[in-house]
Amino acid sequence: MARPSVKAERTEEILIAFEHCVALYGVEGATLERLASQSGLQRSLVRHYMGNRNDLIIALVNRFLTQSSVSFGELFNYLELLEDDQALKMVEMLFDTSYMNTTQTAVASALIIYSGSHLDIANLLRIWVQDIENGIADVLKKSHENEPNDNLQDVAAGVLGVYFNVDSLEILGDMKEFRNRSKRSALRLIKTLS
Amino acid sequence: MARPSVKAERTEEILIAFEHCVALYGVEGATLERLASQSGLQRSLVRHYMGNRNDLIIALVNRFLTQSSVSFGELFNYLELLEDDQALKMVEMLFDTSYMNTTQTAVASALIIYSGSHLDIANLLRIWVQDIENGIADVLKKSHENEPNDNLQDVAAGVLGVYFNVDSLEILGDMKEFRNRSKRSALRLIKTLS
DNA sequence: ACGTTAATTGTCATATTTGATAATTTACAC
DNA sequence: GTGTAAATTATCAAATATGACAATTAACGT
Repeated sequence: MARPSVKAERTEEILIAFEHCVALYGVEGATLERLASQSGLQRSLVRHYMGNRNDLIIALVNRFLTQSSVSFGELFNYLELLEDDQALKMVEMLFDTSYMNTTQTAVASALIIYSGSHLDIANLLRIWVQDIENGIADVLKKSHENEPNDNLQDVAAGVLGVYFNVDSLEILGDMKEFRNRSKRSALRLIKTLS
Repeated sequence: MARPSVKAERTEEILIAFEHCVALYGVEGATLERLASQSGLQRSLVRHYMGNRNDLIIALVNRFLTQSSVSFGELFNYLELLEDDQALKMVEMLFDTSYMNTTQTAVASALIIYSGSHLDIANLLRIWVQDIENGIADVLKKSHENEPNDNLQDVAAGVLGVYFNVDSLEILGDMKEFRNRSKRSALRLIKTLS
């Protein structure tokens, strides 16, 4: 018939490059020019595949949410298989530098800022946070069955906070020590559960 | 002599307006046009007082750092005066919504993103985090004198993390519940100290 | 009212960013 | 090699952002 379509690959390439730009310059600083140079494609080509700037941002948000959902889903599924110490293993993985994706976490921070002027995205991210908090609470429940749900939820919020914070500060660089302290704090917090 | 100078007031006005822009659109999204409309001044006037865009950003960073230093200094000084329960009172104040300044915290997040492409600012912010962490650890030490310093520092990192995180997520709106959970988590964490 | 100094406004050129679309080239099936 | 559909390139106009500086106006002391 005709020339084979590379739309899928290009779309992927472009979104990855856009993630890098957003991580580095924020949403408003991620210009199409920067995206073009980052991806090695022409701006017209970016437009051809992804539409205008707003379409790109929407695609980025969707990609971010699904990727986050997938990776947390994998984490929780993996923990399910463990006999015991699920909570401790969870902290182990969350705070492991090799598990963390600096680009993803920077994108998250950038999107949160962007939410300040885009309430629709703010709503999506609020649900996103909720889901992760609930996921953590579920894991905690398995190791601490007879603890009241409110306490589990409180600790889940705390672990999430310490974790989110250390990841977002990772942008500043040189955070190994702080990361370790944060991790020990998260463990401390979980140990307060009966 | 001559017409009286309003440089001090204008400078203040402009920086406040710039804070709002940065909080809402991020550093790269805080254009001089937006700043002009936000401050009600003409762009030429902004330039007259503050210089070019880069000068503005530098001024913003300095203002942010000194303001943060001042308000944390006030907090720590106030806590000094208390007989006991300094740590608990600190959490009380940090997580109180009336104490929080949404613009300031959004500016902090925006500057962190900006640090990704400006290492000089990253260095300043790393020290900024360190100082706050140390301040919290000092407060904790007064209520828990016989606790090893490493534990105090760990918990300080945890409290800071939960606090920073809830403030940065405040941008998403509707975070009252999450804020309360975070606060209770911070208290839990402190109670792990002997 | 006058000189002085600063505030304020006005204007221009330039660079960057974006949106849109036409023109061309490429790879495949037949 | 020819048709076909997609990739790729090439341009254009419009909007936005920035820097620089001239021109004007306003408030004060004398």
